[in-house]
Amino acid sequence: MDANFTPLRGIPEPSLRRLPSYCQLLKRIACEESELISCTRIGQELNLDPTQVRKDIAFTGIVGKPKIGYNIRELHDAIETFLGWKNVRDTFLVGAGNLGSALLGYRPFEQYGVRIVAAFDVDPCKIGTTVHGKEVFGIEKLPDLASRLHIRLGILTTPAEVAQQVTEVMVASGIRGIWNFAPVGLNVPADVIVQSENLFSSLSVLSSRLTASLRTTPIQE
Amino acid sequence: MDANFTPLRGIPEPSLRRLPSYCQLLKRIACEESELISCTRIGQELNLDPTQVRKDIAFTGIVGKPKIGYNIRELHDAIETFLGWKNVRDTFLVGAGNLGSALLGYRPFEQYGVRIVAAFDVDPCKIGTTVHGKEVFGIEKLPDLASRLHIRLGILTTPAEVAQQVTEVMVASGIRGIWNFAPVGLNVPADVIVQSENLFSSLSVLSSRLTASLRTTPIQE
DNA sequence: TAGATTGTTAATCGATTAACAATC
DNA sequence: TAGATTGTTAATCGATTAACAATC
Repeated sequence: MDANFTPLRGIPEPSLRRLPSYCQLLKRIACEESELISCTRIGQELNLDPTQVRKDIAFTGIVGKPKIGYNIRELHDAIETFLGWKNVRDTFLVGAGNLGSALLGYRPFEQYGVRIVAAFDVDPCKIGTTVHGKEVFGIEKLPDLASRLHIRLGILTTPAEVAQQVTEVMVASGIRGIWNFAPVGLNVPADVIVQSENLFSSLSVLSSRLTASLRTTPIQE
Repeated sequence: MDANFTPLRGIPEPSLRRLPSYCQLLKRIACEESELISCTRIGQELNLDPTQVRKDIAFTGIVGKPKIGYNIRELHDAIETFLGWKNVRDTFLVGAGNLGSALLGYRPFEQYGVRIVAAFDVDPCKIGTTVHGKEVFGIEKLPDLASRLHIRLGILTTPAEVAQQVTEVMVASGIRGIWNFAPVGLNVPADVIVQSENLFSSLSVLSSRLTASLRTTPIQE
């Protein structure tokens, strides 16, 4: 152990990405007879190595009891706290098209720490309307509203062509995290976090595997 | 090299997931002066190691010229062919709610090898209507239509509670690949491929990083 | 007690990155 | 020619998996 390096490396991304699925499982089985759960069981349910589950869980700071396991409610609580789902963050959405409208109406977000408080667009037909209870403003209103409401998180659902331009407005308005659904890379300053949702990456994985699978095990009807 | 193992391991998933972004970049710069591009340039644009880009590209089978690079159009073509985007696959979507409707109207899919030909739901208010030009059928029509149209790929956008049940109908109807947008794991036979879109995994990564970033570099307005 | 489970350390595995000869 | 780039082999890095002592 070299004392020069801060051990504050934090949780690895793969572990972070698995945590939400543990929450979903715990919620599903909360009504069962037992109040306890083991990594073995979680691993079986989610098709993961139990040691991996144990390590992931350790990052949340919770400790279990040997031979016993973890208290389901405590574990659920610890993961939610770790993921920051207890504090809801007010969020803007830019681009009230098909996908944007869908996300505006996506209920589960509120349980996962994200409350979309307003939407923005350039289309005069959309400005002034209400989508799933959220008002749509002209994009020129974004800087002022973002600053007054102290918005730090933005969801980007515009077409690819204008994504960079819109990003610059968001960043200039104090937004520090962008959930990007446009299929392009975004250039941002070092202190702005971008998480791009690559629908086509996932689709590529699925298509390739499906093609391979259909080749080895053809149609059986 | 041990001859016992088939070298047909295929492309690693991380490489596969990067390929679509190369296509997007190539499309964007197709209009530029040069007809050539190097891995160095691609790496700069997408913030990737040039060697990594070179290895990814090699999986598509295309070969470049030392000192010259790759022909942009040829490279673009090779990646699209490799990803199977040239052959469009007829696809069913189940769950015509917010998210489902958005995907039904999402134009880019057709360029990426997926054509949604019909939607299914259980809500009598939706059945018989048309969403973005696609007819919505009752779920009970799925088996017969899937078999007649030889559907192999399905998109699942139902609420989590009914996802498993709907999956079983899809699998029984001959569907072999499922793009799952419901926030639950699905149990399927070994010859069925599931690709789950974990919106909340991505959101967790973004939230965590944003929280950390706001802690180190607070508001500067 | 015996067996299952936790927490932790060591071994393995695979992806990323570095090094370098070949080449246009 | 010199320098940039490809293709490939070796080194590094980090995540996953295995091993095992501690414990309820």
